[in-house]
Amino acid sequence: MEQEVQIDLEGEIRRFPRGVRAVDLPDRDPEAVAAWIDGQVVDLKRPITKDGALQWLTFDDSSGRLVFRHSSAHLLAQAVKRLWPEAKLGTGPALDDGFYYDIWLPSPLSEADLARIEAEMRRIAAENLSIERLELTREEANQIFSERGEEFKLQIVERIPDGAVISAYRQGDFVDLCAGPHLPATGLIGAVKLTNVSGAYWRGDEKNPMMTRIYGTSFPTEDALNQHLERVEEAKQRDHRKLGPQLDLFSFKEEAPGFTFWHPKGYQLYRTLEEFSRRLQQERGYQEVSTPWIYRAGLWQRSGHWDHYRDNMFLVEREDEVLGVKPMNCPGHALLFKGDIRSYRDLPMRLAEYGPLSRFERSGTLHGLLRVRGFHQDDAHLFVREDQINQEMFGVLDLMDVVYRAFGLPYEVVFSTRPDDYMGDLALWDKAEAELEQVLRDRGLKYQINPKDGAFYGPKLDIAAIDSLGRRWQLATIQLDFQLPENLDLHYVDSEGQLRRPVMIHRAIMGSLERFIGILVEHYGGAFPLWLAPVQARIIPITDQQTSYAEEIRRKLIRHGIRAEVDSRNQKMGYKIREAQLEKIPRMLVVGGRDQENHTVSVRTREQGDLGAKPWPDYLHQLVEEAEMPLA
RNA sequence: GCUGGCGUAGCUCAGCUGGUAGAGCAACGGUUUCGUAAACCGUAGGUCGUCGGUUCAAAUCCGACCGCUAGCUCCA
Repeated sequence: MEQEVQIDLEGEIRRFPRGVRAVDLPDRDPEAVAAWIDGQVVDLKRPITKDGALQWLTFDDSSGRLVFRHSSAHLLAQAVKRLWPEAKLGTGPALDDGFYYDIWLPSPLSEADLARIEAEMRRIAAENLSIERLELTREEANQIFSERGEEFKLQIVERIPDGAVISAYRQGDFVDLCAGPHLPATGLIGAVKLTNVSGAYWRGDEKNPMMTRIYGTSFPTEDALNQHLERVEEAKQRDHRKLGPQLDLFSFKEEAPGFTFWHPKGYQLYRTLEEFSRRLQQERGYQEVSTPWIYRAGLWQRSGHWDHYRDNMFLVEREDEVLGVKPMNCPGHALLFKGDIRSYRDLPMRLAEYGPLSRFERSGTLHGLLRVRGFHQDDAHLFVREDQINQEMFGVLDLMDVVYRAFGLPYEVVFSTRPDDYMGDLALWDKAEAELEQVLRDRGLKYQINPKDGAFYGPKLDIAAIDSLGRRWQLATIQLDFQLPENLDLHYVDSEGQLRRPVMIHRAIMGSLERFIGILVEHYGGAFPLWLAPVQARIIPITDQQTSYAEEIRRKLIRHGIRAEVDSRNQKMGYKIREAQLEKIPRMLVVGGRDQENHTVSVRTREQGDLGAKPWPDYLHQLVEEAEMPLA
């Protein structure tokens, strides 16, 4: 057996004694936190026994960062164990921008405790304890963790299959069961911050004990940590729950948890979106309807909602009868479809509705506009012949593309296929799935497949949009449904005079308008593009000599469909500009004596500032053009 | 729903270990009539989330409830 290994270090092949550790190699990157050796992230202290290429991983590599954060989680656990020896450790993984550890504690933690733990973590980091990997037999592992009273760790050991390596990492007197890899020593963790505490069930199961989950983040230096904290603060400023009330768009009141109060400006925004959707859909042959929002339980029983969705419905009881408030429009649209004899020539029939929907969401899950109990969708149901599925799906995907491009939202498609508990005819499923894939290919869309994640009534496409902060939001959903037409006995007459079953396509593009607005507020940071802005132009007279001229301009703008208002308050121009800017109004039209005389407006835009005086009627027409909806 | 945290004027927040509330901004009134991000003076505004308890005395301590929030769970 050879006594040496060949290691490819940045293209240079060098020989070292077998079992050499990366940490001992010459020219080691001083910032390295781990190494990448032949496709595997390993500890710097792991003996190298095979030839291969080695790359240093630092905090700037995502896999290096995960190692760093994972070791930070151990640091947290060690600190907690020092302060509360009776604490029992659960699991503590690294996250994208930090880490957490689930720990069972005898009593709840307070904010002050977090500071204490943080201080202890800094102390341990300063001690610069060496982190060592141990490989254990099952017996050794059981012994170590039962001695320490780590019952949760014992449960994890139990689940490790025979033959797998059981490893643990030791730093000082602290040992944690862990696959690794880890930093070579605690001293590399230069800055830590514990951010919040919450509860989490052991293994995520409500029946298991509740652990305390402590979240934190860590960086090599204080500077990097501070930068990160600033970014978090910025994201917080963009939070729709903060911006919404600040921009006077909407509010929530404790008298109606989960339902939105739309203020005038927010409702304007809402109506603009609805109108945008309406116009796009009208062009594409959709017909808008309005259907009842409360139905007798019998309908929900026939539609299948009673069995599958009742817990999420608001139910009312009157005259010894139970009625359900609709959580979705499909049964209503199906009833409307069924109300007449339909010919194959009537199909596809595309019914759209923006009416109110309500779903009972558990109190703990409500979250601003993103998770509400009362909402409205840009909803539609297409009743189609089997031979029209392809063409209609194509049309829906086309519409979706127009909508998302209008908001500058790139998107990803996930195709969910037949689940195990599917209903209906297997051959029809196969055919539908094949057609959906064909449509995706026809449109040249890249997509991921989520096997067995479809609805029980049909396969579906879920579309996730990526916002300006890089976050993914599941928005549109397009679902084929073979089941509801069956359950509600829908049919049409084909060219031979035979009764046939239509297929239903459920689809929403923006999804819930409430949720979509919440996302848009954060996507734009409240600075909506001109066509969406609730107030598009604010007219700012410099002195009260110009109020009538300002008023005349406002009337013209309004007549041309521009949402404009005059700030006639007794304040200096600079003050009014500042307020308009803070309210993120896209255009400010300053009118002073000179403007009145020359028949101009002095234009200031939210982004570019002062553009100087523009001849008046000309600017009106320019603005009208700039404010057009992006319909194509 | 479960576990933690939070709840003081419209908003942002102060109010130490109990002695019945304070600032800035906003609002309102007046003065000022002003050219691209905050003029000046004044006034008013709160049963401290709700209910109950401890206490001579509760924004402050305790309990329950409501709401929000971080998560967990759920999600046709």
